[in-house]
Amino acid sequence: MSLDAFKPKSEFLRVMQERGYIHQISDAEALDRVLTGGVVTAYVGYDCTANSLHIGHLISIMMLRWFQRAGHRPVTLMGGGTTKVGDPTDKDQQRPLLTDQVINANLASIKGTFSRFLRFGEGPADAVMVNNADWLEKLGYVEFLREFGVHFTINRMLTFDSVKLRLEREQPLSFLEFNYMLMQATDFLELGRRYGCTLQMGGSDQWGNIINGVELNRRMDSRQAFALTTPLLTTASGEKMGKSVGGAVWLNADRLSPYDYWQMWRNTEDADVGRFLKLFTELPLDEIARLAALGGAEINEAKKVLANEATTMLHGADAARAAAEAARAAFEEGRLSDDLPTYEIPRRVFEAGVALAAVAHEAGLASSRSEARRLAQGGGLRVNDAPETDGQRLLTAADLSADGVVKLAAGRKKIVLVRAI
RNA sequence: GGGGGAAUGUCCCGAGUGGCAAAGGGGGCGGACUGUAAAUCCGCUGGCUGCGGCCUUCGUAGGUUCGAGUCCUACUUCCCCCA
Repeated sequence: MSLDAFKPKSEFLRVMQERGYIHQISDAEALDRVLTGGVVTAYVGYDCTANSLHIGHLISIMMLRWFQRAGHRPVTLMGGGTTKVGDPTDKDQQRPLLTDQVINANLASIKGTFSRFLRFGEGPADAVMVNNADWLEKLGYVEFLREFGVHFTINRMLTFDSVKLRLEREQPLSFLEFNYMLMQATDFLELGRRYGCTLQMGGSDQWGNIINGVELNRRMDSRQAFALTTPLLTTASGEKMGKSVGGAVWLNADRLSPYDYWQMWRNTEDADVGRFLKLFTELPLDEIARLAALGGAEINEAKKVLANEATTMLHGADAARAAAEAARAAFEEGRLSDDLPTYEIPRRVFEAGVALAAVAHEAGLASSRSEARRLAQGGGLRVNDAPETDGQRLLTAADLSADGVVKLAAGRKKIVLVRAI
C-alpha cells in the first residue's frame, strides 16, 4: 500500500495528496472510485472538552473545506455524548468528568468556528452539524451491549494503540474509557444510516477508532466505509505544533486574539513555511513553491503571506489587516498601534502607584508576580522600551504617555498596552 | 491466595545517609547572536512578600521525632515472582 505511487483521479484526493494531508487511507483505490462517482458524505468528530477548538483541529477543518469545494458533503460531529466518556487516546489518565452544563456550553462556543470554514445549509453539498448525544443518550446499557457489543472482541480492542499504550505505560484504563471506541464506532454507523456517510477523517492518532467504525459499518449494514488520517502536525525542529504567547493556539478570538494568532503564524520556522502554506492556505501550489523558495531574510515575506491568509480565513480580512498593521508598526517601526493587546487599569491606581510586577502579571505577561519579578531581574521586562530590572518599581502617572498608555513588553514579542481609564 | 518492588517539584523523565524548596535532564520562559527563523552560548524555572521573611509541595490518611520525601501503620494504583 504505497501511497506515494497512488495517483488519485478524484479532485479531493488529488488535492489532499498534493498538499500533504494524507497519512493513511484504508482503501485508497476504492475510495477514489467512490469519490469520482458522485457526492460523498464524510465526517470528522470534535469533542467538547474545551470552549474553543485549537490549532490541532484546524488541519481537519481544512480537509472538510477542500472536501466541500470538491462538491461533497461535510459533516461536523459534535461529541456531546462521547465527551461524557472521554477519549483515552494519547492520555495517561482519565480526565475529570464534565457536567452536561459544561459540555453544552463548550459545544455552543465551538460551533461558530465551523461556519467560518464551511457552508452550512440544506443543499446536497451543504455542510451539516450533528451532535452524537442525540443518539448515544437514548441507548440503554443492555441494548447497547447486545446491539453493538457483540461485534467487538476484547482481544482486538487490546491491540489498539489507545488501549495498548495505556496498559504499557502502567496507567489505569477505566472501563468507562474502554467503551469510548465502541461509541465512536457507533457514531460512524449512525451517520452512515442517517446521511449515507461513508468516510471518516481525523488525525493519525484516530486511526484505530476510525477503523472500528469502518468495520462496524461492514458487519452490521454491509456498507463500505473508509478511513483517512492526517499526519501529526509537528514543526521542522520536531516540536508538537501549537504554542503561542502563553499556551495553546485557540481558534476562538476571545481566547487568542487575532493579533496573537497572526503572530503565531508569522513566527513559523523557515523550514515549515512551504508545508504550512499548503496545509493552511488555499494559495495555488506554484505560488506556494515560489514563496517557500525565498532565501534568507526574504522568506519573512512568505511568513507574512501565511499569517495573512490563515488569519483572514479564521477571523476575517479586516482582523487580519489590523493584526498585520499592528505587527508592522510594532516590529518594523517601533510604533504603537491600538490593535496591540490592551489591558485597562483605573487611572487613580496609577496616581497611587502600582508595583510593576503586579501589573505585568495581571496584564498577562507573566503567570505570577514572582515570575514577573524574575523576568525583570533577567532583563526581559521593558517599560516604554526601557529595560527595568526591579519588579518592585512603582508605575505612576509619570509613566503614562499623553494618551494615558504605558507600553509593557516581556521579551521581544510579547507586548501589552496598559491603558489608564 | 502468598512474597518482593514502585509512586518525587500538578508539563515530562528522574536522583534523593532524618535537617530539603529537594541533584540532573527534557520542555518552557528570558538574554546574547540574527531576519519577529533555525542552530549555538548564557540565565531563570512553587506561591506571597514591607526582601527580613512567611506559606504550600514528594500517591492518600494517620503515627514516631525537636525535625519526615526519607522511619512505622493502613489504604489506593501499577510492576515482578510463586500458587
